[in-house]
Amino acid sequence: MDFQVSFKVNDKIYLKDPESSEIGKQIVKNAIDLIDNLGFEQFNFKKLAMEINCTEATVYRYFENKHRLLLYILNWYWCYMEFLVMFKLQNITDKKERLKLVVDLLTHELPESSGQFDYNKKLLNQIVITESSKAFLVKDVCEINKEEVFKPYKDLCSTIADIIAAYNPDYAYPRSLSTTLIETSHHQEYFSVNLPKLTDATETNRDGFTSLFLEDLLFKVLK
Amino acid sequence: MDFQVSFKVNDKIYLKDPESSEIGKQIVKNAIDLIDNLGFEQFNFKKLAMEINCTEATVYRYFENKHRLLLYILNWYWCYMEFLVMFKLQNITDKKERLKLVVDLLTHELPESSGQFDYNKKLLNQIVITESSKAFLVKDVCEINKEEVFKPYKDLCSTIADIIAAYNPDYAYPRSLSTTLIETSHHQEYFSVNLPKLTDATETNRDGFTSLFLEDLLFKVLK
DNA sequence: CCATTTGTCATAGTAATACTATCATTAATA
DNA sequence: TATTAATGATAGTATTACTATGACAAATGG
Repeated sequence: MDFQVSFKVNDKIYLKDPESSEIGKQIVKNAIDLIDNLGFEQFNFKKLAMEINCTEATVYRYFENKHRLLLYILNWYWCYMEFLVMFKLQNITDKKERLKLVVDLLTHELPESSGQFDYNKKLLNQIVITESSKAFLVKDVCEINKEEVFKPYKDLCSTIADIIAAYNPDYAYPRSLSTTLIETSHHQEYFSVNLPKLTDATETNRDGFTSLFLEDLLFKVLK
Repeated sequence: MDFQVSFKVNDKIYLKDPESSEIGKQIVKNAIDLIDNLGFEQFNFKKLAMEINCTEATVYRYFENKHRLLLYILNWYWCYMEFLVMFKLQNITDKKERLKLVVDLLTHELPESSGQFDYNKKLLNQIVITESSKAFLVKDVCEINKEEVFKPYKDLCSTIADIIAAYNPDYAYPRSLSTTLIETSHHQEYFSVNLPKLTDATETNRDGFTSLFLEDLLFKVLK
């Protein structure tokens, strides 16, 4: 793919659109590096500001707090993932093949696009695996949900649920299976690297393990 | 069950055994209430100390930090869950029935025991659903893993994996399926309450939904 | 029964975090 | 050229996450 893709992320997530300025882009770009590097708990706006040689106050002008910044990054990812699903499946008619491609997309790193100001996809993937559940496992989930900050996730879930339902219209739980696919792809990937005893991954089969496990599970569940 | 169960949690998790004193027990008991009430991010030792009318310093003598306290609570839960699995399955020989009981235990509230100093099982369950992944999705997971703080989780995973393998010895991913069952039981329960569009739960079938979804999935995967 | 230890309280203090506020300067725009 | 917007520089506050110390009370051990 040699064209630039961009998404308009829900404008309630930010105070000032980071896409609207160079420093805004730097904030998001470097946040991805830094969150991956430090983990979300150790990450803060002071460290981020130092990294891009601006002041803490400037970062706060774009995002209310670090949780909102994480939401922004995840929204971007969820939008991008849905785009990729749509894009890769557009000319595939075989329903089994379509599902296989979904699993592939969920379990492999995002394709690195050529755009110069694009985010580091490898790190973005790591963040999604390790930090994404921290976006919704919060006390105020219901309030922030009203601001539609999870819409891209729900849309992705819907899209995959539709592909599931197309393959087997009789299956009763396409949405739950969809989120299970997404969440399990994160967990199994994380476990296979960090807590391998919680998986069947071994040193030799770790690469591609999650993909094999999920594909097997998916097609057995859908008969 | 009318007897008291207690577990010796890995002693690297605490500085001073909370089971060894009245105030120690109060710390854990009230921590469960408070974490459920405030969420783990808003919970801290100052608020906990106020709740039980002791000083912050006293709490710090039992636990290095709030993450360790969460680990202690989760270790207790994982041990208890494994005990329950062992206990409930002891005289059941039918392998399908054994798996059904496992799903039941994972998707229903813990039985409230009669012991007076026991923890609030309803809240404990909520904490496991909402906060458990925060115990391992941390930057230093590899270091703390060396201290065996996840052993009870791994043991539970193993136990369930064995039950899976007994039902279908040919299935290639018993451990991954085991953790998927555990983690998915948390996610689906959380989603069905807080982000229902991510599931197939409806207002009428929410109760027992996770159980139905998981049982269906499990037996299809294991043929 | 006295000496010692242990546990807790009370208090204090530090460094970092998570912001908020203000004013000056610079850059963009009308 | 005047106005507005964006950022920098600086300061300050409340909270968090601890650490340290000395006093006191209860338990324990010889």
